[in-house]
Amino acid sequence: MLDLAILGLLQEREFHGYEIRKRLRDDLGLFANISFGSLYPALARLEAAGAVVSSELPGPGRRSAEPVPATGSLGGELAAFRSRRDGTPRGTKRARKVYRITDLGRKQFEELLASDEPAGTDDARSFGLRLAFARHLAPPARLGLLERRRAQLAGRLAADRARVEAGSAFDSYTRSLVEHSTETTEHDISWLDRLIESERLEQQQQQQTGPVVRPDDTRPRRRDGEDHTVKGTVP
Amino acid sequence: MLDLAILGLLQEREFHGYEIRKRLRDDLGLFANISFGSLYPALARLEAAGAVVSSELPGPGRRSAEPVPATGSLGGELAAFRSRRDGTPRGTKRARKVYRITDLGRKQFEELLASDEPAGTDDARSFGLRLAFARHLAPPARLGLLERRRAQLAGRLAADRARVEAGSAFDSYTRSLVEHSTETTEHDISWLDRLIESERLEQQQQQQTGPVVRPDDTRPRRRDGEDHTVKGTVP
DNA sequence: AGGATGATATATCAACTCGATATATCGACG
DNA sequence: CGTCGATATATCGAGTTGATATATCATCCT
Repeated sequence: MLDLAILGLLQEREFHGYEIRKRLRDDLGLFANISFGSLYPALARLEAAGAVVSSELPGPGRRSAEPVPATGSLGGELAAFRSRRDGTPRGTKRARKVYRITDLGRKQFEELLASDEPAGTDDARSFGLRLAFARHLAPPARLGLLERRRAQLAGRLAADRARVEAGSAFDSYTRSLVEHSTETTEHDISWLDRLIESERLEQQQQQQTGPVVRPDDTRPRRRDGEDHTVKGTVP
Repeated sequence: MLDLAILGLLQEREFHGYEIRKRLRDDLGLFANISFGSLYPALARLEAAGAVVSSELPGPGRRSAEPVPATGSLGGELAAFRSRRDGTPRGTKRARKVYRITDLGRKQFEELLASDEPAGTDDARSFGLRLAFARHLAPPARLGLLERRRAQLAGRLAADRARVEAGSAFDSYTRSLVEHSTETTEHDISWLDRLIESERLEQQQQQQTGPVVRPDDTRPRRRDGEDHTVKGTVP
């Protein structure tokens, strides 16, 4: 799961670990707080598998000028020694390891994105993650993703409603919880329906006006000018 | 987290492992699918800690003469043994281990329920679980639970909105995802507000009409006839 | 009758995630 | 001038997950 997120981010450009965490937390909101205890092992994993390569950056700060801060003698002897050795203008922070995706990594990303990895699981995060990277999917696979999720939610809604029906055994708190869950699922489904509809529309137009898209073409396509909008809050 | 769920269920009556899983999956819907790899270790943990005790039942199914005397005590065991002796066709399943909560377990349950265990985490499940057991909380603690959750969600909403604002860098899929997340958070907050309001109202009435409730009284109270309703969908 | 499937029931394992903690550097604030 | 908070990497224990193994019984299919 994390692998997919990391590879997806690295698709865009190079990142170092701390940055990846920030992006996942601040931009997407999924993975509210990824722990470093997951992130760094995941990066090591991916590097061992040849999906990414890392390179050490000693510390290229924004401040290009080097005021040569006289070696803070009290600090760690080892660190002082190392920084003196490599002669870099240690202007900034600590040394970072930046990770870059490889061709193999790109291939693995496509596979992860297409399959429903945490199989069968009704996991909102795994869907959200895939949707955030949906631009890297071929249009048919995109529709498939949306429809699989819709089916999942439909199943959940059925279960929710069954609970509401048989809910006479619940106290008012539990009842309210179950009812709220039902409403949320309904809201999710109507959102998905809008997504699916606009996706269908766009794909039809694409077929009529644009060139024919090979059904097995999974390479990312950049159509930056366009905007197959989905917005529009429910009235 | 699981410990709380298990102890809460066992509050009601005895259960065996498989049954606990079913209840958590079917009734509440939280913990969509608890794995046995979590459940059985958790039960072993709780038993080692003295929070529960287990007893082996060779296998009294529903098809036995006496439909499981819900005495919750040794009576069930004995009856099962007798029914096997007197030629009943051993009608039942595999031997089960039923778990019963102890006084110590009840104490641990109160503590777990009151504290916000997975501390600081914006975890919907841990809140849902506590709400499902809210009847075991003293009224002030109940309000505290709701208000802590409200504060969490308010923070989340702020983050969501910040993402929507700065969202020009997103493609339409990600944008739609973030917008939907915002709407969901808003919905959650308005639900919580209704819960809080009705809880406040009820507690005021309780103070005026009913007997004085000792603030440290955390024992479960059963007021089965009443209904401090929260229902009422948003117009 | 027999055979496959699926529900009931307990248990274990590798892989993964999380929260806490340790280490180190740097800017800012009082 | 020391402490706080942000940047940055790394590791550890504990807990969760999904898969798998074992076993018994019921039910459906042939």
